[in-house]
Amino acid sequence: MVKFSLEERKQKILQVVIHHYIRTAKPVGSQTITEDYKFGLSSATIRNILSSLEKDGYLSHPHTSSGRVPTDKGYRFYVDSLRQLQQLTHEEEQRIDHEYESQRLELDRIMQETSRMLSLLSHYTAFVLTPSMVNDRIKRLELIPIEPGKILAVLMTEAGLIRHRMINFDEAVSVRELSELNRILNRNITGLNLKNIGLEIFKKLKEEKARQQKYMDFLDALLDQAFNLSEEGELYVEGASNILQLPEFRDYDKIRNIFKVMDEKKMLTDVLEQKIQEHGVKVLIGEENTCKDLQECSIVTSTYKAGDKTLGALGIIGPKRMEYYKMIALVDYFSKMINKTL
Amino acid sequence: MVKFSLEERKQKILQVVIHHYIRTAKPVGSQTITEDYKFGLSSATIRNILSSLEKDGYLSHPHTSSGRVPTDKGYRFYVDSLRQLQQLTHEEEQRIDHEYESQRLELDRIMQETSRMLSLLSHYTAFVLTPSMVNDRIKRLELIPIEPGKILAVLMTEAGLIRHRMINFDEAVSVRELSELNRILNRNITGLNLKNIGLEIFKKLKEEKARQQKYMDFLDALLDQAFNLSEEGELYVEGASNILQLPEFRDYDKIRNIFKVMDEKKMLTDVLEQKIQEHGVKVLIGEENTCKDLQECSIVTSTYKAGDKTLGALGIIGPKRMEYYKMIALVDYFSKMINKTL
DNA sequence: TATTAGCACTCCGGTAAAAGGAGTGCTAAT
DNA sequence: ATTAGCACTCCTTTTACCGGAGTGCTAATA
Repeated sequence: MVKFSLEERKQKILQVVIHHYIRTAKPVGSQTITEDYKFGLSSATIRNILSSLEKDGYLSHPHTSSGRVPTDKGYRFYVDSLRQLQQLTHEEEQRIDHEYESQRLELDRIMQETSRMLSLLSHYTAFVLTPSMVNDRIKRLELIPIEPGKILAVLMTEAGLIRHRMINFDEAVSVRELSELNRILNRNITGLNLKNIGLEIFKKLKEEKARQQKYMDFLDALLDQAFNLSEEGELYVEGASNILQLPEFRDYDKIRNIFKVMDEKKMLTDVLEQKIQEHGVKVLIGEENTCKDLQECSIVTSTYKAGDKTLGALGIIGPKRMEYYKMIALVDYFSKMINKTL
Repeated sequence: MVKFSLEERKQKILQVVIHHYIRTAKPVGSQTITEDYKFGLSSATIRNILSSLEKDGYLSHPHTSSGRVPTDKGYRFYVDSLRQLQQLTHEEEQRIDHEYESQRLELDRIMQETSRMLSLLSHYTAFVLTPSMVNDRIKRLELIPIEPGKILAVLMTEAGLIRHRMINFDEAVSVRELSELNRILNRNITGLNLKNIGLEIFKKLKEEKARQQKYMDFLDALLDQAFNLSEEGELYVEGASNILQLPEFRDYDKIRNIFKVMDEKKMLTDVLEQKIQEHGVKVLIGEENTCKDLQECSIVTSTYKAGDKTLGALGIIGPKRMEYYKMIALVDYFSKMINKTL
């Protein structure tokens, strides 16, 4: 019993230390705690507790005579203990709602807009990973004649992604022929998965009457030029410069590596795709993420889905001492908004 | 005659100083020049010349006892005198050529790809400003029924820009009606400027028979939802982190401002749009550009056009001590490639 | 037994002084 | 016109020193 209440006090103090550090970015000493927070304990007692917390791995020392700094484990405890009290201000929610209302539902633009808003409200770096077409199904394909030999193919997936590609096809195809082919195609390929679209199309068309050579040639061109999308989903990054303002990133070398990652979106995409199955907001603190260059940072991320299928991810990257409760709420709200719009 | 040959020597030395500074990023002293370059002059003589060049405003002194650093005026001289000897290596040209060959002509993607390549080859920050639709003309509009109440509008301009928007329209419109409307529209609006498209459409349709109320309502929705593009042309920025590597940007405060500009693309767009009329490669050194935060940098930029109309701009941002001759060649080559593809 | 006061000790950060060095500008000689 | 020589400047680096914040330990206290 006695032991337990001690433990509770220890936790309280740990929270206070981290809370303070998050605000000030300066190591927290025992005196600060006795002065700023009313524990009714002397600084000596606090010191004992701090040193005990350090032994347990929640805090650390930059050097012998400086205050305490949270470790990743410390942050982890902090985040887990604060999971419940998430909330945005009404004002913030309204601002987000309004932004989404004024949008037409066109996926790419929504993604872009989301990353912008997220960075604006978080004051950190925001990212949105768009769905990859490869795992999506065709909803509709439209072939639009532009001029002789040039046809615009517009493809829409069930998730709402839209892509267009220009196709060069030297043989003359009349408008009439094209629209017939268009009809035949849509009758057959709607609902097909985009992954092995090539094989599927030809299999389907076997039964169709329209296996004329010309059509087949055109189909070849179409597949070759329009459907060879190796797209793994694009990554929008916004507000990279935000983290430049933070005192912990005054260090040149840290910054350099972080910005490199932001630039080469590949790495970031990888980190996110690892977490894409899990749903709900996920917090990655320091070394919990696999990208070396981002281990000075924390990532708050969530996914969005249409129906039951996860489509993509979004979130923010900030310092380890971020206002987790707020960021979690923010990311959560955005992910829900996207879900609703889809 | 004597005076003239003196001048020439002075110029040679100025070039050498700048050349050296560009490579090393360190102030250049008189001794360095006598050692590294064979002028057959003593360091004292060089000193006299340097001090004269300083009086003329081409060089400056960070402090009394340090070597010389080029001023903006110095760079300007350097750039102007090197205008002629621009060339890329054959290998580089091939690399670019190959990249463009493998592209289908779809404008947005070309732009994105261009900025990526440009940053890769320059090792600086690259940007591409896409054409603004507002000054473009309609080539074709296609209305694609997706599901009841939802229609996808695909718009292509004469320059080759393609945009799509989803339109919500509650009243039922049959596929047949839609395709008729589509035909009527294309007959009337092809070639219209996108600026005042609203007025134009209604003027044109006065003469058409199809002024049924339903069509007019739909047109309203179309104009409201699809054509209210305030787009000023998008800006792709790539390789912002490249300039982090450079020694002159080790300074925290400089970096911060520069990255802010890269993030808020608005400012950058403004700088570019000022120069968009002029054609050919343009070099902006230091304070020659109007954006305060970029006055530690130089910008090499060019435009691209289809036919006789300038569509957009592209270029790179780097340190003032950049390898101008190479960058000019690079930007020039890319701009020509885009011109060719359009 | 838990808490606290007291004190020695550590180490950072800032400031000052000193040493070293690169480069200039001037003068006088060639 | 060019150059050798030299004094001078000012940056940069190193070293030394001091004050302060904070710890950890010990002994006293409730």
